[in-house]
Amino acid sequence: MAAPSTASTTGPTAATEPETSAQRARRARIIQATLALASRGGYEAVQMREVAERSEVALGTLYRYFPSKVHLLVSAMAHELERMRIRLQRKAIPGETRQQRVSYVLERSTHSLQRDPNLTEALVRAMMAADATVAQEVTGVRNQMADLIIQAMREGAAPTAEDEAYAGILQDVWFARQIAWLGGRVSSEEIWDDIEQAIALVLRD
Amino acid sequence: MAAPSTASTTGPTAATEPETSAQRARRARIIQATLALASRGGYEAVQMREVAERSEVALGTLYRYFPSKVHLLVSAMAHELERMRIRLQRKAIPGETRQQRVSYVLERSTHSLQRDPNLTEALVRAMMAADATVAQEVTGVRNQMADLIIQAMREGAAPTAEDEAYAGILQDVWFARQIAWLGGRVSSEEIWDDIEQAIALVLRD
DNA sequence: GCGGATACTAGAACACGTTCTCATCGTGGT
DNA sequence: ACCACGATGAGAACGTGTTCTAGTATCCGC
Repeated sequence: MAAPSTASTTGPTAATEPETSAQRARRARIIQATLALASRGGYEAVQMREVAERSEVALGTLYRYFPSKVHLLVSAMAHELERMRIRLQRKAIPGETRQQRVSYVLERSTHSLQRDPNLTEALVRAMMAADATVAQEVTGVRNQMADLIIQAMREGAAPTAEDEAYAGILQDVWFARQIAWLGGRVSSEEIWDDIEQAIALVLRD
Repeated sequence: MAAPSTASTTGPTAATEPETSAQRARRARIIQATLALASRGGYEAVQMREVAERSEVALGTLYRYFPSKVHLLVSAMAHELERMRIRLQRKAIPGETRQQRVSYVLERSTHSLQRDPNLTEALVRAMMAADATVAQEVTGVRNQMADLIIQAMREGAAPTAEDEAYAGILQDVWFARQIAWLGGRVSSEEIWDDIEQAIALVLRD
């Protein structure tokens, strides 16, 4: 399990390509513009020309930093997850049992995302649209989510292989339910019921 | 807007707008062309102009029958699942336990699809890209898959609400693992291991 | 058979992701 | 200070999903 410390949100080549401060600033502006547009109108509102204009870089430069719209949005999701991880780490996870703690973490994360449905739609859609060229970024996001879940299950103790498998399955269900919601087939309340049911089922003793 | 766009293609929910035989033939040609192109080059090879040309209909007509590329591919998936259901129904599902029977059905289905990876990529990608306008078709596909699983669990007896929830979770994992495979993050062998693990976990007694 | 509605054809037109071209800028080595 | 070179800016160009237009064919009630 890779450390999610690669919060740089991108690094197509090397994780530590030396960047000038101007370059770090450009990257940050791009991510911010992306999040703003996604929040306003979802996946389709994140238009590459518009992102470039808002972040004050040329279109070609945008593509140098993020080789596709999907790379861009998956990187933005890594950025958001990192914020969420920091926020969750401020206080201990409440709950007596594994189920309760995992429920708490996933519910917090889910609700935090559902509060901005357009943003969620954009990020989840990108995760699902990712092909092999985005494997590295997608793996980063999945590792971040898995860390959240495993930490809730184990409270810091070393996770077993079984734990990691459980976290994977729960993540699969989580993403699939988001898709069902995007597809207009279930409401956001039903999503949560389904996820909680899956937690109870997977983590029953 | 009174087009035959119910995209019935097949299946129980066919509201069966009356179609002339020429129209049925057009619809069939379109689906066949779609499957052929998908099989040859996956999602990106299914180009609407090419589908129209091969099925000998005008582009506008193609869009009257299937209002988007995603509608088209999801309908094609319903068509393929229907074929699979008929094939599976020919003989009884082997296996002593629920797990064994569900494993059998999902393995058969998965392998049958993995034999044509390009086609699978096209169909799964479309399912994931579906938005609310395709909800009806997607629900049709999910119901077909759920029926397959529930039948394997119950061997014809009436399913309980719990059974349906289990089938939903297994389907979620199934689709999520296909996505992981499309994303180049796991091999097709690993997919199957993961799915079987989920079956064992969800259906343990 | 006739007339009006609906379906179909052929093709142009449009939108947005992506690629390409070329001029300019900034920087590190000499 | 200068040069070489990669990074950036500005914008044209291309491909494919989708929409639109105008003319033609087909069907259905009379």
